[in-house]
Amino acid sequence: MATAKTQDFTDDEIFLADIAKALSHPARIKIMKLLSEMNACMCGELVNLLPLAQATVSQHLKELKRVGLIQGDIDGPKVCYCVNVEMLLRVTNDFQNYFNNLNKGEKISCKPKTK
Amino acid sequence: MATAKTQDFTDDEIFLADIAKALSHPARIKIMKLLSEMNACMCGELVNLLPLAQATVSQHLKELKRVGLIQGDIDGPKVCYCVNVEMLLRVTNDFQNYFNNLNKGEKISCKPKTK
DNA sequence: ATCGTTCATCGTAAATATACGATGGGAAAA
DNA sequence: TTTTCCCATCGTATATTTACGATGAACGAT
Repeated sequence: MATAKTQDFTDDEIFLADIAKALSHPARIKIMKLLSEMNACMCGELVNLLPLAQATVSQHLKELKRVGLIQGDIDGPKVCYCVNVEMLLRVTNDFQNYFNNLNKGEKISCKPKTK
Repeated sequence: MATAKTQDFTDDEIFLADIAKALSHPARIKIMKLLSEMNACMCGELVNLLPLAQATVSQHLKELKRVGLIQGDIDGPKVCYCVNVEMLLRVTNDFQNYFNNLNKGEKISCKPKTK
């Protein structure tokens, strides 16, 4: 018995989960959108565009920076944020692959009682 | 002063964040993969394929079920899980749109000091 | 040098998430 | 009916997340 159960998670699974975690809050979903719409960088205007205090926005930015989705650049007294294009492309690609693979099977769904 | 800061998050932002949250753990990333590979349903084999206790796997399944990414179907003593095809297509599409829009701008990145 | 602006960080409180053992219910099998 | 198997849920401990006010560092402007 006890099938060893050694299997750890792959780097890929951990990576996807980590990115998903970084995007798992509406504020961070929106921040990515805003930074991208602003085309280039931005700073504390984010605070005005979000229903959150400055300290909280800063924390969310930190989380996005942690996974590399955005970059911050000190520009005088302000800090200029922008999306990290390379990382964004990688992530876009990885999630597309992930979802596409999920969609591949025949998907003989169980009776949709959903329980 | 105080620009009102009324802006709440849109349903769309909340939806994307909620799905991302459901996928924000390696176990759940993997469970989706496993359920999809098994083509149709599955049950406690998941427990054998994951480095987690049965109660924990059950909790992860519950989270995936919460957002509608999977369905459970009682089949005798077992419970049969499978991905929810419709929801998966919707999510695939929504994330693709989200990422593609993020990728649209010119992305005049800030100096990559990253700070 | 002092002031105002812009942020990051600290400290902290409350809420959520993660993990597991133990318990219990429901259905097939004995 | 009793046992067995499969799974959900409860209870619980620990860790992480979220949010905010307060503080302080960095810089430009005065």
